[in-house]
Amino acid sequence: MNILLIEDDEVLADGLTHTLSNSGYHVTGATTAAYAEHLLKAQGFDLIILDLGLPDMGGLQLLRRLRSQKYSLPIMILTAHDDMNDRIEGISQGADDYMTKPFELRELEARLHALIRRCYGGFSHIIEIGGLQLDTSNQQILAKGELLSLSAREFAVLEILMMQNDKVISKDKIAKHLSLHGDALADNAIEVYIHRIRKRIKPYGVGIRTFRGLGYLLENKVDE
Amino acid sequence: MNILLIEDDEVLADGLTHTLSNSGYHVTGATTAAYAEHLLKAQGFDLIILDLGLPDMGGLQLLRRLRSQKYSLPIMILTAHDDMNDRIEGISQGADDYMTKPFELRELEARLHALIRRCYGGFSHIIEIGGLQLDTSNQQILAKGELLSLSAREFAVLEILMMQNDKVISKDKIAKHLSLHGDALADNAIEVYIHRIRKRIKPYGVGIRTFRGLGYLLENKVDE
DNA sequence: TTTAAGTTGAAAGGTTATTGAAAGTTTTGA
DNA sequence: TCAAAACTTTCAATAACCTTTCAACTTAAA
Repeated sequence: MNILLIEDDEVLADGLTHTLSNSGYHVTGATTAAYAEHLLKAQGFDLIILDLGLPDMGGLQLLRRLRSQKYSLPIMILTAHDDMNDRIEGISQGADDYMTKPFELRELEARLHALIRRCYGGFSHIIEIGGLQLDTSNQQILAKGELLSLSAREFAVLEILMMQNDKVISKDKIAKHLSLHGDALADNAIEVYIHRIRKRIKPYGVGIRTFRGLGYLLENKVDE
Repeated sequence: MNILLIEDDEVLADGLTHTLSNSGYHVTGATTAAYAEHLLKAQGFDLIILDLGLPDMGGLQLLRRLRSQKYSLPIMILTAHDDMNDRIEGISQGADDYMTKPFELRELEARLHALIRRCYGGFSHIIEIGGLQLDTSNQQILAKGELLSLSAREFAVLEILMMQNDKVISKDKIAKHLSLHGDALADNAIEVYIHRIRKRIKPYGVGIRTFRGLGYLLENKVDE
């Protein structure tokens, strides 16, 4: 799970990054709206935490732009208490949530989990396909109850396939989800990971179907 | 879904292209009216986004020419706020829609979806014929709930037949829909694809009817 | 610090599905 | 009945994908 944290307060950013990393999320920080936008184009994120009180006031503009460019990923907004009044009403709609500063990290994390659940997992924080379970709050994949030990990259690939359930995921999307510095990954590398994951998940009745020229789809191979 | 974007502002064009590509559309850009017209002759588009404020003021002329010729495809018009007054009234009729700059991409996209729906589909983003469902937002075709695995070309042919529902589609149109670089495709190749698709969709109670000398029509074969 | 073990992705070769031309057959309508 | 149009099958070239191997790199252990 890749989180983009757009926050100029270094202390707060550090704390958040530390906390969320501990929960297994991968956090990328941006201190300005401009840089955040740059990152968004280059990489694949699953969630954004956006502080509206950026120095250049680009926060709100960025938010509007994000909303408009059907980046359909969930956005958690942070805002100072006295700025909040009329803004929030218009802002907090759809899948988003917001918190007013100061807040407790604990609560933020709980709300983040809820947000992720709503957007990706339906009811629960566990996304289940066949014998596999993606635990979105602990960032683990369980196979029949046992923890599946995957490398970081393998995990990331399987994760995006599980999160975007029932959708064909292109190699391009996978590459963006993996590459954390915009340096594209050759198609072949993706194929290698698909191959490795296939070997790993085969025993659990889950398979990856190829859509030639389009991408890959995770599917349950045993009838329920 | 092929969209022709006629826009000279590079930044705006980039943003639009990026957004729409993410939604699964295929966007081709043109910065002048003349080039746009050239593209229109060579390729098959399903929708045009036209900025009237082109530098040479060819936008309006192009629009008139499109109207007078029987390009019946929907046109989304972009116009600067102060240019809009008396012009738009005469312009926005039929299947078209327009937006005044500045606008939010999000709203534009929503309107685009609405336009596409109005012109090609019913209410939802799923166009349904017999047992087949074209999911325009995920670019997938479902047959009785199952994802139909078609090759890229087969998908494109079936897509245009489903989108132009209840209309006879000529081979020429299909060829243009496929070839995104003007290199024509022999009639026979189309026939081959029609043949392949017929075999694929037969089990789902959907057929392709031939109109000799005119083209093909997708139809539901089971009475409802 | 050194060693060991695991991870990563480029390279290369093998495999399979897709594509569209070719050519023969069938259908259609004048 | 005849020619044009459409249907169908076959097939070689190609593009996409799979698989294995290996060297560089990272991380963990000794």
